[in-house]
Order: sequence, then structure tokens, then C-alpha cells
Amino acid sequence: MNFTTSEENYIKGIFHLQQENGLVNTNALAAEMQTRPASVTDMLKKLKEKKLLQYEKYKGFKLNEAGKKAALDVVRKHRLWEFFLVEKLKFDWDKVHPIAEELEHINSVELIQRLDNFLGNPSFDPHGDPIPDKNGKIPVIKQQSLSEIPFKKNVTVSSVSNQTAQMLDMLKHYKIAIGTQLTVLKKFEFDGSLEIKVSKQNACIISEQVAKNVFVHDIQ
Amino acid sequence: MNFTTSEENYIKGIFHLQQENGLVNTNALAAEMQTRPASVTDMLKKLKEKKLLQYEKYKGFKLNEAGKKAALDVVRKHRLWEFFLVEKLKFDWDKVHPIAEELEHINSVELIQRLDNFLGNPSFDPHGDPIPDKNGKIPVIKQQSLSEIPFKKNVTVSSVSNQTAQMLDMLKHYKIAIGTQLTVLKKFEFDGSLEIKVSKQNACIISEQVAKNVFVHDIQ
DNA sequence: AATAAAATTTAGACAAAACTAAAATTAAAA
DNA sequence: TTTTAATTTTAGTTTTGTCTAAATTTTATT
Repeated sequence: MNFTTSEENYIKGIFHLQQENGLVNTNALAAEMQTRPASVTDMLKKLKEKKLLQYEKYKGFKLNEAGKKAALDVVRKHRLWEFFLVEKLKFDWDKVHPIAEELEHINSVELIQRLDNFLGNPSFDPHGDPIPDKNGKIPVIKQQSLSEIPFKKNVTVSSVSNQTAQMLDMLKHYKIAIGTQLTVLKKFEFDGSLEIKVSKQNACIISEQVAKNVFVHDIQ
Repeated sequence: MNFTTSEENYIKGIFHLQQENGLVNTNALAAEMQTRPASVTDMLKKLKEKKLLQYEKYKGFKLNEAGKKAALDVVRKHRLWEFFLVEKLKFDWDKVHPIAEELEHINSVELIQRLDNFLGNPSFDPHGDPIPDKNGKIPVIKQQSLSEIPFKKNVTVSSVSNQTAQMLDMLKHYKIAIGTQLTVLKKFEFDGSLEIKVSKQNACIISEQVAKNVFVHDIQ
């Protein structure tokens, strides 16, 4: 199955949001895509038509298996190109996103297979994100609870073991999500709470109980 | 100035035709672009609007200086990507055109500059066609048909004027490609066929018709 | 020179992907 | 439980690039 550039971008956007929240809603996707809710609704109809989406009017939506595979294909292309731009063309890693955003829409299975081999079949892109293989399998990484991380080490949030609404609400308040970069600054021995820096910006204090449920991996 | 994919394709099409005939006409461009004359007229208006074209209704048209520069930019991107696909990703040289056709529309000056450096600033693509530099300057090279080369002189294949599948199949069989080194050993007066040495290895005999279509230059 | 043929352009329509404004539905507050 | 607010969808429009069919202009032929 082949998709238009716009379809691929929406698929990627939905995939991104549903990884954090499960069900996705129209306004959130409109914000993610920097477009209007009405445009999102238009595209949702097309994606449902192509059987990539679980979607009922007014109810929220998410990608089905075919949709997820399509998303992983785009993610794979994006991350391989980012790797190429940084490792081969010597771009700074924070400059490559917009160019990879264009390259990812070139559809040639052979091109991507050969690029993958040329790059040495990398497992992670320059941002530390895993590169799915051609079957959509994502390499697993060594992850540790935030409560076990040494001070000053930069890590990335990879998952949250307690996904209750209460926990997600709390993390939302701290502006912590999958992919957020954290650094542990200090541990308060009184109650085991941690002072952490979020996204290289604001520092805050989280309880030991929260820290135990947040899993992170090396930033590489 | 930035152009849409469709505009770039038309610019390239006009450039190609005007190199052979000077003035271009609507039907010829429609055939070149595999589209309808009415669509060509629509695009001509846009390109004239953008001041890339000398065009008067019913009179024929051609690119002005700005248009030629735009065309050379696209040609440069196309040929650099073809070089990349063959030299780095090890594609067969007769398979890369459709992929380069997509890559050429990614517009990032820095990307192309870095790609050029990464590839070692090549002057000719894998088909032997010259790669314009970033100012649109095309490297010139004295080339002669293989049928005019004196005996025992070492030469390098620089281009093939007949690029049909049949010709490429034949050259593949003889192991002749762009960059291959050849020496003419003997001419058979009976039918004009030539005995040549390929890559300082095997000798073989090619017909006069093949020899006339293979262009070579001095071995630098 | 008049007419037929070919080439070219215009007029109007369509599909994709976006938008605005208004209507419909769901969720929250009084 | 109404009423209000927020969210989502529909209806209708716009832009880009394409198309068909008809009209116009140029070229070729009697």
C-alpha cells in the first residue's frame, strides 16, 4: 500500500499521540499537525476508508495494525535518513529533522533497504530513538527505573509502568512524557523523593513512587 | 526562489527540449511531460508569471536566464543523487533515474552542498552526463566517438548516446560502463567492427554501430 | 485566396488538501 | 437537570494541478 505525503504525515502524527494516550482526539491531532480540526476530520475519513483507523464519529480514534505498520514504515525512513544526514553528511543532530521530514516520503523499498545496509543497519538514530526494521520490529533497549539512575546523567523517558489516569495526570503536570529528556539532580533521603531537571529547563521534585514507575534509557 | 515539484518538472522538460531545438512548442512539451497540451498552457502561464519564460501566445517559448539557472539547479540535484545511488548505495546505473526523479525535488541548499562534498565534488554522473556546479556552470570535456579513436590510445568511456534498454543490455554484456577504460586494437574493414581491449583485460569485438554511440575522453 | 488541418488556448470541471463559518454532539457547570 | 462551554463534524470555498471539449489561431493544401 502506498500513501500520499499528507496521509503519511497524519499517520505519523496519530501514531505519536496514541503511544502516549491510547485514544487520540481531533483537537490534539490538529495541534500536533499545526492544522485545523476540520482538516483533521477530512483526513480521518480518508484513513478510515483505507482501513488504517479505528474511528467512530465524536468518539476518538487510533491506528489499527495496518495503520501502525504504515506508521512504523515512515518512522523507519525518517530515522534512517536522520542517521545518514548526521553520520555521513556531518549535519548537526538538531538540524536534520526538517530535511528528514521531506526525505521520509520517498517511497522505494529498495532505496531504504540499500540505505539501511550502507549505514550499517543502525538500531538507533542520532537522537537515541530506535529505528524499526523493515517488518516494523523496534529494537529493545536497556531501560531502568528513574529511581536507579545516577545523578547528572542525561536520560530519555521510554515508558511508564503505571498507566492509570492518576499517574498520567501527574506526569502531564510535570510535563513528563515519552521521549522527554531528564536529569536527576539530587535525592532527598528523608522520603526518597528526587529533584530532576525536565527537558533541560525547569527543575522539580517528584516522589519516590513516581520515580519507580518512570522508565528511562540512555540518551546516546 | 523556490518552486513546486510540478514547476521544477516542467522547467526541466523545457530545458531539455530547448537544448536541441531552441524554441519549444506546446505539443512537444506535452509529449515530453506525458500530459495534455492544455495542462502545458496552464503551467506556461505560471512560469511566465514567475518570470522564468519567454512566451507569447501561439508563438512557442523558451527559458530565460533565470529559468535556465532554475533548470540547472534541478539537473545538478538529480545528477548528484544519481551519483550517490550508484557509487554509495551500489544501484545499477540503469535503475536510478526514477528515484533521483523524486530526490531532486527536495529543496535544501545545505543538503546539496554537503552531499556534493560527501561525494567528492564529482563532475560527471554515472551516465557520463556533466554535473553543473552550484552556480550553474557545466564542466566541459572533449569527447569523441569510439569509432574515431586511433589504435592503442587509452581512453575512458564518458557517455553513451543511445540509452535504450537494448544498448545498455549489450554494454553490460561487454562489461562496458561509464568510466571503463578502453583501447582500440584493430579495425576490420569488412564491416567496420572494432577489436577493443576492456579494462586492460579481455579483448572483444564490437560492431561499428555500437562504437559510434560510445563516447570517450582522454584518460586523465 | 479560400479552406482544411494542425496546433494552441480558453472555459469549465474535478480531485486533493486545505480553509472558514455554522451546525451538531458531547462534556462540564450552574 | 438545564444551560453553557468545548469539541467535533458538516457544508461550502479556495488553490494547485490536472482534465475534456470547444473555440481560436496558425500552418498547410488545394
